[in-house]
This record gives sequence, C-alpha cells and structure tokens, in this order.
Amino acid sequence: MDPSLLKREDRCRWVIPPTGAMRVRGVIYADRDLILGMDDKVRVQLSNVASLPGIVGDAVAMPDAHWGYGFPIGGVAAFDADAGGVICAGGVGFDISCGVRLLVSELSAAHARPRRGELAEALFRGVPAGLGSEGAITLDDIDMTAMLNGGARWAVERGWGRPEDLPRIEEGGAMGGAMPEAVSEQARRRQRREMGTLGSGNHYLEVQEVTEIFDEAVAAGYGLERGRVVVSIHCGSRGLGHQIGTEFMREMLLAAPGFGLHLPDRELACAPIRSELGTRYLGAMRAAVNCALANREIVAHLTRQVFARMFERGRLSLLFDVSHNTCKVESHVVAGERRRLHVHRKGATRALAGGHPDLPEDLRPYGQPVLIGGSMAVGSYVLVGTPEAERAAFASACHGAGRAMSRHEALRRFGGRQIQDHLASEGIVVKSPSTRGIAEEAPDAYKNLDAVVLAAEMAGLARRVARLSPFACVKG
DNA sequence: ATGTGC
Repeated sequence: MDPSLLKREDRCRWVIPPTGAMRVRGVIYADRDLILGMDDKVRVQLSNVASLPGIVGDAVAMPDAHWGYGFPIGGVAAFDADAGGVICAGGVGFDISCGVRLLVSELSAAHARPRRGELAEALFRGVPAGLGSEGAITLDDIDMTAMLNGGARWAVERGWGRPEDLPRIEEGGAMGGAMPEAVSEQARRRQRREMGTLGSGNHYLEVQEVTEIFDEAVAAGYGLERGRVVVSIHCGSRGLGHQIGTEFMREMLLAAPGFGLHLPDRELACAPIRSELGTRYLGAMRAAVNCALANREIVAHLTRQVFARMFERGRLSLLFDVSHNTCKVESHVVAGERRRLHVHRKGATRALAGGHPDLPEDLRPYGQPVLIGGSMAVGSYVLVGTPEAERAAFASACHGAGRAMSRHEALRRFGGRQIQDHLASEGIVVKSPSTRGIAEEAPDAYKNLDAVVLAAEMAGLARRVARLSPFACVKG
C-alpha cells in the first residue's frame, strides 16, 4: 500500500479520510513497514466498509490486516441498529467464531520437550484433523439443537469438558440469542460427525513453551512462567459455520435491492439489523458461535486425554478462549455517548482492559488475555487488553501474523516435506494429514509476527505478556 | 475457512 494515500496521525495510526460514499473514516493501525507490505485492497475494502449504513466510529484495520471476502481480515466495524445499522455476513466470515484457546499445564518444557515426537504422534491420533475429518461423536437432531444453544456448556454437560473452563470462555461458554431453527438442514447435516475435529487450513493444535515474559505481574496472574508447557488450539465451527456463511451471503445479496441498499461491493452483502433476515442471520451466526465454542471444548478434552495418558502431572487448565470471527452486541462510548453496537470482528480479537465487568473475577484485575496465533515455526503471543483499545478500536486487537502471500503462491514456492524436515531440525515436530496443507501454511507465507504484535502494542491496542514457542504441532 | 470448484 502506498502510504501517501493515507494521512499519518501517529506512529501507528493511518487514516483514510472520508470521501465519496464513506460515512466514517477508515483507520489502519500499523507501522510504516507493515503499511508498505499491506495489499492496497485493504484500503479499498476498508473504505467500502466505511460506507455501509449505520456504521459508527471508525472502520478499523489491524496491523495483520489482509484482503478478505468483502471485509478485510483484521477488520473491526461497529453498527447502530437504531441508526439503520446493518449486519454483514462477510464481516464475520465463513469460519464463524474461529478462535484460539490456551491451556496451561504444570509441566516444564525440559520434561516434555524430549518426548515431542511421541506427543505429536499421540495428539495426531487423538484429535481428528484435515479437510472433511470426522470425530467419534455423532449428533442426532435433538443433540444438534442442544449443542447450538448450549455451546461449551453443552459439551461440559455431556462430559467432554470441565465446568471450571466456562468462565474462561467468551460468553461464559454459550452465546445467548442463538436460533437453531435458523440453521439449515444442510448446515446441520454437514456438522453431524464433525464435533471435536480440528479442520484444515490455518487451524492447528500446538504444544508450546513459554519462552519470554514481558509483563511479570500479568503473566503471574495468568499462571504463565518461563519454561512452562502450554497448549494452543486454533479451530472454528467447521462445515456448519461455512454453510451458514455461504447461504446467508447469497440470501443477503438477493435481498439487498429490497432493502434499498447500494452495495459498494457485492461481497459486502448485508441486511438491516432490524429486519427479519438480519435477525435470522444473527440467530444462525450465534448458533455457529456455540458450535465453535463446543468444538474447541471437545478438542481440548481430547488433548487432555492424551496429556493424562502421557504425563503423571498432565493436567491442563484453560487460561482463556477467544473468538476471532464474530459479531457481538456490546456497549461502547462513541463521541462521549454510550451506545449499544453490533461490533463485527473479522480476524480480530476482543481485548478488554482490566476492571471490565464482563471479565471473570479472577482475571478482572489484569485484563483479558488476548491470544495471538502465529505460524507453525514462530508460535504465539499472549497479550492483555488496554483502556486505549476501547477508544481506538471498540476494545479490539490483532489476531495473528496475517498472510503475506496467497495459498497459491505459497504452494508454488514451498514444499511441505522440506518445511517439515527443516522444522524437525529446529526441534519442532509437525504432523499433518496434508503435506500440501503444510506448504500452504509455510512460515514464510506469513508476515513477521513480532512486527505485527509490536505495532499493536505501539498503537495501544494491547500489551505483550508472554511469547510461546512450539515444539509439537498438529496441523489441519 | 470449506464435502477447495455456480
């Protein structure tokens, strides 16, 4: 992206002033190098988002932003239903409530790392991964509906999780307002055998070591210390979320003329929040959120079974579970006025500051853990939300490294086997059903995670707490 | 992301 097309307001704040149909500003949080490496489509897509009806505040892009379906991935936009605001299926994305959870063990990496081959093998056998993978659970219609309403709570009730996990999950494990009746037969059918599966693409399960601490007090509050083994799980709502996204994007596109909506891009198909279609999408989307929350709870359960078998002190406690693709009704102050807004986060993480009433009591003094996934070579970060993030981005931060090149380009440039061998020589065992998938997810196909996280910190969106380095990875 | 593809 050409920085001269933007107005630089601060070291990490670049503004697209409103022109043409734009109702609000676009703001990109990034340093100069990230702007230079960012696709110009992010600027165009953010301007399009800024022209949607009822948008409030700024249309925001995160330092890891790249172009996506309609909305940029790494985009945040808030809409006021009372001001004609819309809900946009492309603003949530296909993988509804894709997200990350972090489990903390009592093990030292010195103890577990030498067994990484065995560990990766056991996790690969224990957690189904890959395109079309199926789990051991089959849901009938009644159980499907209970899952779509109950999310991780349902999984816990069925014995595939722990009650103490629930407060550590956004929404307490289950998002209210789900409408299972708004989920099509087709979406249900696709999900019947997919609970407790990782999926493919950038989804993964990683065993990592806490290698760096940036904030001792917050890290201690989170139970993170150097040398400790942790597990990151990144997955979403599988076939069900994808099917819902596909169906509603089409329906919203067909319905747009009837709503009098002039779409800047057909991929931004949307519906007024206060319409039958908008209500139905939100209900189906919330059901898909619950599907993702249940899925991550079950994948964690399968992971716990492996750890319990392999280690005497294999207990895993949930630090937090965040969603990266969602739309939630939240209360935010805009221009001095508190308003209830529908906040779209697509490839972005909620990042609440310390003291926020929505945080569980034991995390409230510190702030929300913001879980940032990277590539299979560099691992992840744990950040904490800040008060500035509320003012800058509706309490949001970045979600990962962000792709630097397309999957197609990555396939052309890298070989999955070579990447696996190289990582093995660096002490990272990667298991995957798809060698091609490993090539598509090549570490060099991603932006520099350190640079992205540093830019987020400089922009005031979140503060670094700890860095996590992988040694065993199951890749979808 | 996805029973990769209307």
